Amino acid sequence: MDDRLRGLGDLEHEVMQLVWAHGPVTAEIVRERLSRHLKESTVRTVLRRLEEKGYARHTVDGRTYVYHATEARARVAAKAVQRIVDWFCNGSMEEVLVGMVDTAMLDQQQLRTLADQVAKAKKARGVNKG
Amino acid sequence: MDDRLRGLGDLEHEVMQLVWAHGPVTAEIVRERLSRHLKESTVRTVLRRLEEKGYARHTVDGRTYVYHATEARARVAAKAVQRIVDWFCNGSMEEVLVGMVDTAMLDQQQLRTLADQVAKAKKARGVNKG
DNA sequence: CTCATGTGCGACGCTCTGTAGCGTTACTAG
DNA sequence: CTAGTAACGCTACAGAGCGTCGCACATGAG
Repeated sequence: MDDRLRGLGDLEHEVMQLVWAHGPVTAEIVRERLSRHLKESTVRTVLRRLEEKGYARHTVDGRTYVYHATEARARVAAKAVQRIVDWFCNGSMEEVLVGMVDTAMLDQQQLRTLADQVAKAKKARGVNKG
Repeated sequence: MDDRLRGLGDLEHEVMQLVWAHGPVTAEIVRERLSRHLKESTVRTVLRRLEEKGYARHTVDGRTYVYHATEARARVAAKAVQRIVDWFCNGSMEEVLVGMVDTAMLDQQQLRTLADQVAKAKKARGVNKG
């Protein structure tokens, strides 16, 4: 079992992580921070594709493109999860959760704790949300 | 935004759903139930690839191959979710849940209810589990 | 032996992804 | 206005994955 979640290739994924982590970035910035040493045109191509896919967007600063994430990482992840749930379990989040418990990647207690944390996070967001 | 969870292509996915839904199946059975009309060799190829990927396994009945799912659908889904969590949020399931709440695909109350259902499901499984 | 049925293998085309080269455009220095 | 430099997009090419088959091989029935 070695399937990955595509939709984003490895490189694209790495770049997105940078965008998410370092806020707005330029192709240069991304290039510097990347693990592999790539030509700028390569980085730009990836950034452009990311934009085509809707993961990022760019604004222009002088003659330089600045890329921003379209959606928060957590949101994208959430949507990905939703897609999985739809795909495999006909939308039954419950069934998936059960699967997680069953696979021991989550236990009942944890789930409850999560509920609390989420509640807290939600509250925090509610206070100073944009 | 139109990325899909690959790892399984559309056809492969559809076939797996059949395997999960109708229990052990033969290439013929699958072919009949599929939405598109495909040649048997096509179906067999898919089944074989599914086996290579570890999603299914086969036993022989006479001269016919009978395919079974290797893991329960929920388990596979759970693993897929886990992978997403790792990929996007460095393993923080919490962050993802927050994302779901934030995307309104899940609310706090629901989460709590889920916790209960899971607890119940867990119990039920615990009683007559194999 | 021949027919029908079930199987695996190899193949072709298309799309996606990683990776770049190259031509174009715009701002900067004479 | 001209030359140089720094960004940019476009086009390409190879390798992998997936949908789809055709075809040759094996085996039980008559």
